Amino acid sequence: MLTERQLLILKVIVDEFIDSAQPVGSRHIAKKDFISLSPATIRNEMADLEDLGYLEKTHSSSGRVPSEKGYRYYVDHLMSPLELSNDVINQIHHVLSERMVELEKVIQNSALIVSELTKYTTLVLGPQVFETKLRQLQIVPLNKHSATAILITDTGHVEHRTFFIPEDLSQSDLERTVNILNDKLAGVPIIYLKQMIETEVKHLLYKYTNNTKQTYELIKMALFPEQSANLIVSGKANILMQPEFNDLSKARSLFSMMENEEDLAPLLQSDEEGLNIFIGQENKIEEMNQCTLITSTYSLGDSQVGTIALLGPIRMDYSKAVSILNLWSQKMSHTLTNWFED
Amino acid sequence: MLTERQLLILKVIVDEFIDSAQPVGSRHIAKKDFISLSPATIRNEMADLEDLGYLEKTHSSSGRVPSEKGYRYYVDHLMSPLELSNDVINQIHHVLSERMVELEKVIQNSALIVSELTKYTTLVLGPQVFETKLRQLQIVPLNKHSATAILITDTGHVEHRTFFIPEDLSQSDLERTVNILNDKLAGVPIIYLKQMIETEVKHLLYKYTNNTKQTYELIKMALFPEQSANLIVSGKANILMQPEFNDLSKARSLFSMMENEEDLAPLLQSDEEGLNIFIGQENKIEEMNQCTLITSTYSLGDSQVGTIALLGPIRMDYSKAVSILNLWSQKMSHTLTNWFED
DNA sequence: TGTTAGCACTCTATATATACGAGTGCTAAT
DNA sequence: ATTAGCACTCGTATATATAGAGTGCTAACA
Repeated sequence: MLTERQLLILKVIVDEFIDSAQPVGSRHIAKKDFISLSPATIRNEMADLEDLGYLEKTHSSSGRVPSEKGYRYYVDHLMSPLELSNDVINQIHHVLSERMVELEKVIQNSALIVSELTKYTTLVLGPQVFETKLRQLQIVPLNKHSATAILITDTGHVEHRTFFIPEDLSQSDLERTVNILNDKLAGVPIIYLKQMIETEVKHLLYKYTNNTKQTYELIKMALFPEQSANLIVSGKANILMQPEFNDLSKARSLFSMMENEEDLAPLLQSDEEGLNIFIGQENKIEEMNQCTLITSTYSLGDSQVGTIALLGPIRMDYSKAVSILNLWSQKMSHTLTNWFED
Repeated sequence: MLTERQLLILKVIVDEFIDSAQPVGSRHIAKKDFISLSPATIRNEMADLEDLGYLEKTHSSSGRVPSEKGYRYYVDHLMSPLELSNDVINQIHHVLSERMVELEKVIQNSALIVSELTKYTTLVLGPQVFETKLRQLQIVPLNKHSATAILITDTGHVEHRTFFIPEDLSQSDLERTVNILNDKLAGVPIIYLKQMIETEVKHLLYKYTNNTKQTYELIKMALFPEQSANLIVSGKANILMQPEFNDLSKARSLFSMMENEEDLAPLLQSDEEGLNIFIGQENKIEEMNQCTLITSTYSLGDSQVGTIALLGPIRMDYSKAVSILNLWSQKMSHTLTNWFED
């Protein structure tokens, strides 16, 4: 168990290193006016903290640097919450309270603002509102061979997909099918669609259309496109500003990874509610072992509908990052509630 | 005027430098077996080429490097077209001939393939098919205050936009308006929509609806969203692989620039038909003065509908880049023609 | 007259030695 | 338990020597 004094020293070292990116020496700590210890004493404590695995040296006679274990302890127990400036609060408030018609825009603007405020890369996933209901389904024929299926939800979200019309599916069958679907499915929450089709629609199709099997397959394809996870990424270039990526090879592998946004989405899809911090090796993806990822969920009512995340160096300004994410998530949840209550 | 021998030497130097990224020395050139000159002679010629502005030295006793003027001359007169390997040809052919339903996917896959083949950043704009016709217009009410307008073209392209319903616009007026619009505008090429509304629709609105002015404004807003220029970018990380961007500050400014894709689109929207090369300072944007941009237009029938471009270092493999862009543009134009002829 | 061998010169890159300073660990004194 | 003192380590910066790649110029050559 760590003594009070060790905790204090650990905290100071992590704070200092986050700020300066330079190994922290005993003298430097001793100079702080809230520290009344000699450098020698501090050195002894630092040696102990190193033995315990919380600190590391870059070389045998260098100052100390937090280890990943040190950061972990810091974020779990030591970190002091940052009082956000009014300016920051206002900016976040503003981007979320703007009366915008489209939710997507709000998300996009949010990602932009948060990445500018933090100087880290911002990722926002969602919102996937499970209460969302199907408003209307349309199938618009384009020519003999193809048609576009359009699915509109009551949140104004539109998904569309073009498909080939099977040779032997008649125009009238198609129309009848759309009618049946709209009749039975309008107002049904998106998540129940699949189920409803099975219980309510299937037998009607059998009754009123030919080629039922084909039609049925078609519906499934048109209504359930591989959910392109709705991910927005902003501020990728910020990563290049961090001194830890002066080593180009690290930057390269990170950037290559970030090119496939599909690979990024799963990282934010953890079921964990609230705020989560993944430090260095705690990240599952190898290319991210030099980074910290902080995720924070936001919700509508009781159900979590999306995630915002920051990707930065392990030497991240945790206080600031956490405060900003918390604030945004909270306000965003609030905004969503307003949005959907009328 | 340059002599044959000078042209040969210039070409060799550019070719070599593109390949090795190292200043080219006279001895190196003399070793080529199709060169039967002594290093001394070559040195004399190189001195002349330098005086004429085609070559540069990195320091007083270094080998030669092409100047931007040298590259310009090279691409205009010297560059030998590259015979593409069957593998490359097949890959491009494949991505364009895959029977895909959605054009957007074709573009996306193309950008990916081209960036992998060239190792440069690929940008694709379009296609903006002016022949595209309005297929159907939908307005789906979401709740009391808002509705989503959906515009479907005969190419399966879908645009949608959510808007607030003015307080005093009645449900029935809205429906009537949509009916009028569909009646008069279905099948009309997108570019004539505005005009048609003025000549054919406006008077009908006055006749059959109240609040005509409001409705009219609404239509304009819903039907003519600020065309988000349809730009796909792929392979940004490739830029980091180029040795010229080992200097991080250059990479940073370039990446910052590329974050705003809106700023990038205008670069590809030149009216110039065919292939265009912008070397270093020839680029209007300052952050791109260390780069070369090659653009190539593609078309449907006689009208140019989009552009593909490569962004790489000035020391770009011009032969390869040009060959690949030409091939893609040509095949893409062909694909589009097939696409739209039925 | 065009070409080339030869040579002095320039500049870079690399290795080596040296000094400096920041920081540590240990010991002994407080 | 704390701290002053000191020897030691290591990284950084500076100066210096050396090798090598390449040039420009001059004089000789075909």
